[in-house]
Amino acid sequence: MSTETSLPGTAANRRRLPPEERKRQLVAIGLQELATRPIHALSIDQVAEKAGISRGLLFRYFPTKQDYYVAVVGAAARRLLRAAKADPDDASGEPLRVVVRAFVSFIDRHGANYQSFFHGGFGADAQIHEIRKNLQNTMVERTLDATGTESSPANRVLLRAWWAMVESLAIDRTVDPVFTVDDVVDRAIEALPIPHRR
Amino acid sequence: MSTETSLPGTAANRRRLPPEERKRQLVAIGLQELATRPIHALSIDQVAEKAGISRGLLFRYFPTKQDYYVAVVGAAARRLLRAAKADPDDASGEPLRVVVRAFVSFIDRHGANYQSFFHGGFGADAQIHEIRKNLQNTMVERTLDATGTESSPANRVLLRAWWAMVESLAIDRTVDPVFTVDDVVDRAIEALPIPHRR
DNA sequence: CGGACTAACTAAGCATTGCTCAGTTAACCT
DNA sequence: AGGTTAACTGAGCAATGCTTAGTTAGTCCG
Repeated sequence: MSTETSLPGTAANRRRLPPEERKRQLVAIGLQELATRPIHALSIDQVAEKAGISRGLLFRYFPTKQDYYVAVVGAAARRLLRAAKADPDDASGEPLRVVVRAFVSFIDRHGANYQSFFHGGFGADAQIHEIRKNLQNTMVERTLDATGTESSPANRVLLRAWWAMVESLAIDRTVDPVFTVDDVVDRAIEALPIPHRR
Repeated sequence: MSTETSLPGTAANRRRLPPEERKRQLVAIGLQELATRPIHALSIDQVAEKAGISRGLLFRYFPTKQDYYVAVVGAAARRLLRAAKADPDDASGEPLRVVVRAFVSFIDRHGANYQSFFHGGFGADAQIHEIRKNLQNTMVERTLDATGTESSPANRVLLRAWWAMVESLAIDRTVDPVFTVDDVVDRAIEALPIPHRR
């Protein structure tokens, strides 16, 4: 593990990293730490210590704790979007099912962490809101593509609501799995509120 | 307004309130302030100043900022639950429609504030989570009652998801009203994922 | 090789904020 | 009037977000 706890380099074991790598290291630490606790319970000092650097340096890369948090949540969102997409090599002829299945099973794997990032702290904040909105819109886009539906404002609103439903089903499953993943996928597709081809 | 800004009672204009009244005053201030900004942007000092008391006193009633926040969100939840219920005098024979309509129009009236409280900060926190869970479960309960549906675990999961959908539709409406409130109510009822009597 | 330049990095320190506690004083009871 | 209770203050502590003057690792050029 490259994220062991260590004191800031006391003139001896100091390591100098290229900015991009350091940034990635810090975001990785955030991804790990924020999975199990809200942002207000994670201090800059703790992150710096985990990274083995001083507080000051962290502020060089992320001028504000908020900026750091946004970077971490953004990374989490990118992970989700990378996982929850239709496999381009898939030839099942059911692209919608593939997307939904990928989404539900991502939440299934990442369970509680998912909520930490996307229903966690700083929620009323503009930048975090932006990330969530982008996430929703991308999923709506994919659904429109997968079903060959016209991209009207009404359809988009309906699909955002539908994804909220799918998300709820998936999250509930991680707490008390009354349905299987396949059940959830089936019911979700049945409940699609817009006309779609088979 | 009883919540004007004033200095702590400097031995002269100090007012002594019974605990319940003071608590209510402080929660009322929170309800007002947290409607427009997240919790981390509201300091205890600011609340104390608005109330015209010292910091110390606030901690007498709410031993922790978190406790204060929980009290405020709890009050907001109670408001919502009081508003989003079927009128007992209603004789329309459509109790479900009445509940949904009340819920949607509550969000419509309180727009952005709704999100501040129920998708706002401290989200990963156990106590806040508890409030949200209670809110959801109560709405599910009311739906079961209104539709005369059996209270199975499966039905409860489905209804929680359905409410998430309704919530999404209602919130989207406050941003860009592509549907009318009645549209939302109609579509919501159509999309009910469980068998129900008319 | 070595001197100079860049920028990654540290550490001391400031202001704010959550929280504590010893003491003050308003209000009520007899 | 005196005494008791508890609402209330204010000084102060520790932690935390953030700033900045200065240090040092790494590289480039002669």
